[in-house]
Amino acid sequence: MRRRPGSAAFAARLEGRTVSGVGRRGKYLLFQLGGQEVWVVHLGMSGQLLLAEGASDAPTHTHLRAAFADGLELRFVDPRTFGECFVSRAGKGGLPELAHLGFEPLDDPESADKLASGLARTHRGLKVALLDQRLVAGIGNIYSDEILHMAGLRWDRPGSSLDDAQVGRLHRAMVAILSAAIDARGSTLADSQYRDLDGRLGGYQAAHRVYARQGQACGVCGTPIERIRVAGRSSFFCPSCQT
DNA sequence: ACGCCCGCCTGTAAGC
DNA sequence: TGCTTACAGGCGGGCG
Repeated sequence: MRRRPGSAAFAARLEGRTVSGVGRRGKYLLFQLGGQEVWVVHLGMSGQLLLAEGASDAPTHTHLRAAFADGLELRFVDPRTFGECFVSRAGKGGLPELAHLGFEPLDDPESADKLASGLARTHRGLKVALLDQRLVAGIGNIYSDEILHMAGLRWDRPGSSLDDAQVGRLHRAMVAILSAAIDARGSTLADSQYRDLDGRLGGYQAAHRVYARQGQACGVCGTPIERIRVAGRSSFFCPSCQT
């Protein structure tokens, strides 16, 4: 792994262990190893976790092959090497590497209150706020745009400028978009990089309302979708029905 | 503390 | 056809 080098030490912490459970926190995938130890995977921009027969050929850019006792093999494939794998031990506050993460948008029963209070104390734009993993964990460039469109809110609206009804709309849109995207098994873009564990393509890209749809008609009002750069990221929005 | 830019990498597509 | 440039689901560091 590029960011946390030391493959021998990493392998030694995995060898012989049993995965007793799997989980997720934000964009980090978690494999429970017992004894408070956790194998953590982040896919970055181009990472894949693929389950395959151990005897089969591994694709190029396979950085890790974890062989299981039943003959299957879990592979971490990542051409751009922006992803990472590491083993860490949870302390009282959980894993130290994940301590910066904000609330879980779907799992935290207080997510609506936490979104409201987080937005109330920032004048930053809504898109930057949604992308900030310290406020809310797990939202990236696609779903921030999708959420803001469903909520009818512009990317540059200061967080503190929202009234209660608008915060409520934003929270409901966040839950709805993320839930629908998960149900559709994620968004696979033109490069087909994103795959699930079995190598299948996601399906939510067909439902994208604005992402990569510049020039096409907004599904709500028919106005052409615009593309701009926000904080260095391509961003898509409807200039008419997002206010 | 925040906003902004850059670098980290490889692959692909578009432009000349 | 081939070379160059821009851009891509993320994140963290440095600077003003």
